Order: sequence, then C-alpha cells, then structure tokens
Amino acid sequence: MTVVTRFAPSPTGFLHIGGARTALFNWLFAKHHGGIFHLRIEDTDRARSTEAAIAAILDGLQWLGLDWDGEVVYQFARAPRHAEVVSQLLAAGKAYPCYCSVEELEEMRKAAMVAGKPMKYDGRWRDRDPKDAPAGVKPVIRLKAPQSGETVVADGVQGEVRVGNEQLDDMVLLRSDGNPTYMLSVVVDDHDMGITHVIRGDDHLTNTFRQRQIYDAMGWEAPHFSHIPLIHGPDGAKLSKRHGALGVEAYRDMGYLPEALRNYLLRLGWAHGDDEVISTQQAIDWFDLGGIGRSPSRFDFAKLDNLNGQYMRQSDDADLAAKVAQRLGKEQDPAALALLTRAMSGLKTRAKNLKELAENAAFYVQPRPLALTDKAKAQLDSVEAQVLLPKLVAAYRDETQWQAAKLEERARAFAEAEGLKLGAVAQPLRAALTGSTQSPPIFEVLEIVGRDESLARLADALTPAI
RNA sequence: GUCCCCAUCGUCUAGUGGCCUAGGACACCAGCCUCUCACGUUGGUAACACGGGUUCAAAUCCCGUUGGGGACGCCA
Repeated sequence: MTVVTRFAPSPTGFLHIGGARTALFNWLFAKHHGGIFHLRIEDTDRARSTEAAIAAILDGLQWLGLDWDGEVVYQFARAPRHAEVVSQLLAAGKAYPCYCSVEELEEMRKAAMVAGKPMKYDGRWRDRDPKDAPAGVKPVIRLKAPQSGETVVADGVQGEVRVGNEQLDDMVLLRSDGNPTYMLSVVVDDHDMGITHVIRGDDHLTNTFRQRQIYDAMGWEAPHFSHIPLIHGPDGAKLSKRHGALGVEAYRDMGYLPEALRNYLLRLGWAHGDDEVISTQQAIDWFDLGGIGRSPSRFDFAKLDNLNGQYMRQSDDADLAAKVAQRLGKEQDPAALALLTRAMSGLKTRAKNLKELAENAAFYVQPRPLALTDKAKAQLDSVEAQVLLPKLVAAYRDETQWQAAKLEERARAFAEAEGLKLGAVAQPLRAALTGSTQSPPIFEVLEIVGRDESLARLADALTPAI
C-alpha cells in the first residue's frame, strides 16, 4: 500500500509555525515511506478565504522546501461532489433536513450548559415530518448520527481514544446555502484523494469522532489518524502573534535558514534518541510516528538561534555572502560579493542569523568615512589612540606584504616596543577599521579590506572630528 | 458547564518495569583559549507535579488529586 498524506490548511491567514510543522511531518512521513504528499487548500469558507493567504501558504512551503506531489487541490471546487455525497446519505436515510434557526440553536446550548449537559443540538428535526417545515426557511442537512454506543479512534500518537455517542450531536453536513461544511468536505476529500494517513494538530482530535461517523455512514474505510500536540508560546499559552505565531515569511525575514527552521520544528515534538542536528536525509530515514511526543511544547527562540548558528557555520561562504549581499543591497556588486565571500569565514561564527550577519558584515562594504559606534568613537578620541595610531600607521606604510600574519607581527613588535599589550593597539585599530569595538580578528580584517582602503580608514580616524 | 488529551531540569527532550546515583541539547554560571566579540573546549547549577496502589523492583503499569491544553459553529 502506498502511503498518501496531505497538508490541508485553510487560507484564512499566513502559514504559521504550527502549520509548517504539520506540513513537515506529513512530508517526512510520505518521503520516509516512498509515498505521496498532497496539498489541499480548504477554502470552503468563502467569506474568510483570500488569494493573499493562498499565496503566502504556497510561498512558505516552497521556502521551507516542502514540495507537494501533483496539483494543489482546491476544496471549494469539489463542492458538487460533496453535495452528491450528502444526497446519497439523504437517500439512504442517514441524513435529514433541519429547519432550526440560529436563535433556537443558541437557546439549546445555553439550556444544556445550565443543565450540566453537553452543549449540542437536540435532534428535534431528526424524525420530524418534512411537511412541518416552516415556510420560506432553507434547511441545513444534518447527519443522523448514532445516539448510543461509542465512537472509537485508534490514534497513532494518542493511542485508542473513545467517546460516548451521547456526547456527539447530529452535525451539519450541508449549510442552508447549499455549501458543504468542513466536517463533510475533509472526509469526502480525504477519501477521494486516497489519503492513508492523516497527521494534523491535536485540536482536531475531537473532530475525528464526528468524521469517523461520516466514514461509517458512507461505509468507507477511515484513514489512520495521528494527532500531534500543539505548539505553545514561551508563556505556555496558546501561540499568539506576540510570540511565535508568525508567518514563516517572518522567520525568513528575521534571517533564519529554512533548513535550520526545519530541524528545529522537527525536534519540537519529535525525537530520535539524543540526536539534535539532523540532516534532511536523516530526517527522512528516521521519521516515524513512534517518535512523536504526546505533550504540547513551547516555542523557544534561543534554541532556534543556536541551531541556526550551527547551520550558518556549516554553510558555504559564497552562498552566505550572496545572501548577505542581497540584504545589504550589494547583490549587483561583484567586488563586494568577492570581498564578502573572503570575509565570511570570520563573520559567520559571530552571528546567529542572516540579519545579524549582514549587520556585522556591513562595515566591509560601506563607503568611507565609516560610521562609528559611540564606544568606537570614544576609543579613537582618546589621547592614547591619537598618539599610538600615527606611529603604527607609519610602520604599516612600510609593509610590503599586506597579509594578516605580517601585519600582526608588526603590531606585536610595535606593542612590545611601546611596552603595551597587543590589545591596546588592536582595539584602536579595530575601531578605525570597522567602526566598532567588536569584529572578526582585526589583522584578518586589515588583509581583507586591503592596503589602500585600510590606510584610508586609518587616516580618517586620525583626522580630528569636524 | 460537558467531553477529550497531556504532565521528566527554565525550555526541547531521552527513558517502553531492573542498565537511572535519571542521559543529551538550548539557556544560565565558572574556567580555558584569546587582539574584541564570537566560535571552540572543560566543568557546574538544574527535573521524574502530588497522593494512593500493583510489583521482589516504578520516571516507567493502575486509580485519584492538582495543574495545563483542546473541542463543543450553518469556522477550518
């Protein structure tokens, strides 16, 4: 049997982090089994679905590298098929029209709440003669669900979960405007698409009972379900826009690498022993339902940062330089690109995301005179620096081999002659060359920046501020 | 309110009855490295929610309590 999974987001917003993880798990599970991964856009809510959201979801998945098989399925386009299934259910006496008003429904729920009973529709139209239908009211179609016994779901993560049928009411299959509801559409589409394994958020666990009843009514075999625990914010509460519930494009903008985010998301709720840094191929080889945890997890930027840093350090210098150049608006500048590529090995251990990397790299490609941080300015303005630097510059002017090792040698000899520690010389140098008190090794910077530009920056630093 | 799910360091987790004096990772603290900041490296602080069982033996199984989360729409 070929494994067929799907990711089925509703296009009412961006692709958030929880959805991205659900997509990842489905993708991984399909890949692991040599199966198929489908993408289905659940756009039956015509009022809230938007083109922009669809675009954001597709972009997000592509950025993450989660490619789907075949064409994207748009659920609303299948509405006629959904209605057809409802007709079959109606003809078989397994569904019926209900003429309740929203006000009546609301009253039922309130009454049930105060009576300490489950809030549900009481089934008043279940066996009523359609002749009694109020004039001019378009009915919804409800499933004639079993009223006794229990519905059982064998969940791949949560184990066997069961609920008494008296807890469940006759759910709406078709709205009064003739459009199918989510509950009906998922079942019909999952069945028609041949989905074998449904992996989705825990918030769907209780829906599964209702869906199970539709499968049973149609005489269809239900797929194997796995409900993965939700991701919470750092405070343990439901993920909100304040913390992690950003669209994946926000993570891209913050400078996270897709492979790092994927690795982080994989480890959030899934484990393979003590393994932390897991390549895509290993993830595919190892992914299984048994490794999925049962409790909710919290989103932790600190760990994502660390992982992203590890991935950046492993990244190819030219690739990183290209990404940085783009962020600095220098993607059309071959000289800047070459310089950044050479600088990258010293830069990439000092940033945890591309945004920082670009900020730290900026001094290499910025035109003179360099902007100085307050600390750097204070360092250069000190009497010591103004006395020391000219002497060092004089020594450097004589240096014919503009190489880090040679320049460091000169600086060390100079510091010794002056009775100073190397740091006393290196720091003013750093301030003049980078505009900052923190940077990659300064002699490496000198070499990469080059003789002329280095001496020019030093000259700038020695010119009294205007 | 009714139902469902969950519960190991601050966080992500390993653990599937003896290998647990509870392991790893992130974060944090200290040392080393060092021209700064990082990286790297060495070490440290830190957890089985609570109460009952079952068993020769329980973080692991059962029951209850407490605490978290989710669902209860003509949303998905």
